[in-house]
Amino acid sequence: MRFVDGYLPYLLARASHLVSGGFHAELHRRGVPVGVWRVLATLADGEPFTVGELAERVLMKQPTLTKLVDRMEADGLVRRREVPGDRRKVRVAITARGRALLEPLLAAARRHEREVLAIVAPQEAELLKRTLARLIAVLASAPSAGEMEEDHAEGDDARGKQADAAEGLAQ
Amino acid sequence: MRFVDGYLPYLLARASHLVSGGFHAELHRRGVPVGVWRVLATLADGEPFTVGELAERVLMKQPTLTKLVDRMEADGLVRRREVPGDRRKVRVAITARGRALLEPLLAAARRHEREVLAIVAPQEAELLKRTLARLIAVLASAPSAGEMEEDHAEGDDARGKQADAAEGLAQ
DNA sequence: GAAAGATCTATGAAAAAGAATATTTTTATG
DNA sequence: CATAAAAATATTCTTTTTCATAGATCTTTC
Repeated sequence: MRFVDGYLPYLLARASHLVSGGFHAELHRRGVPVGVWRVLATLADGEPFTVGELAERVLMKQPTLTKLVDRMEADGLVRRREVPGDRRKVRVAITARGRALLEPLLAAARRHEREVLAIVAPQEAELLKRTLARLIAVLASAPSAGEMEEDHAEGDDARGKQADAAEGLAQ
Repeated sequence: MRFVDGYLPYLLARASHLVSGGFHAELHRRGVPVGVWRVLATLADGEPFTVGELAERVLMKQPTLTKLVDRMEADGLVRRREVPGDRRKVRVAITARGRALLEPLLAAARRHEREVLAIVAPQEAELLKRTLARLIAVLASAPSAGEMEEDHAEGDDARGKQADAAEGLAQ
């Protein structure tokens, strides 16, 4: 068996890619960019989020989301509102227009999810969701630096050397 | 509970993002772009793949991969070779230099995977992998258009209208 | 076996993402 | 209270990705 075929991060990435792929095709047919869908779905229940919170939830970098929100605001799908206590922050909320666009998408998304879930046994599906939720809960609360659980007692300058082993790499 | 928090595609995407995130940070410290890692890891066992096959496996669009391969070839990490029977195709293979870069990354990746797997019970982890593999197997073999299993007997022009409901959308 | 269609990779222009940083406001420190 | 540090969002510049399509080869059909 090839390395990647048993490697959890790859299995997750590929499953995610394939599972979302079907729905993304649907979005594409409807002319809705994936990022727009993600933002609207995240704001679905009406609770607004700050740019930073929203960026984390939609898995985008903050500058990327800022630009997406600019575009969506121009289209009237969301609006920015000041945050009372803190003038640095901005909350992004869905608008009526956004909700109107979202509604049929949500229905299609639920339909699509049912199709995907039909692939595995109901019991397995439940466990899958629970396990994923568990991973998310633990990793989202962990200090972003890839697990510093057991900080090895050795010197911490080992990185400098390795860094330039791969100097000037593609991409 | 918010819609997305129970929505399988989101759980997969977020888990994937978080799980890979830790290792990507490590890659970043070493100056290795994520795409380079993915290509090298896919070619790890020495078997070469055509551009199309490789693009599917590394979850990139073909033109994106072609350009990445250009850069990696320039860096001497992979090389392109003609395919005997078919002169349209090109096979991409890892080089000694690529292997040298890959080796320590593979070790780090295995380390990282162990850390992540420690979050869930061993039994659960096994089942998680199996379930993901199952989803992948089914979805990868399915006709790419998001499930055409049961093609509804109705007319197929229902899409035209919906398409322009979302005209000129952001992103 | 020629023509038409399908397949595969590459390319070019346009859009989006990313990295680094500026700007503004808030919090902490002396 | 003033100043330094931190935090949140926006902006700028560069790199990468995407979309559409070209160019080349293979396959099918008549």
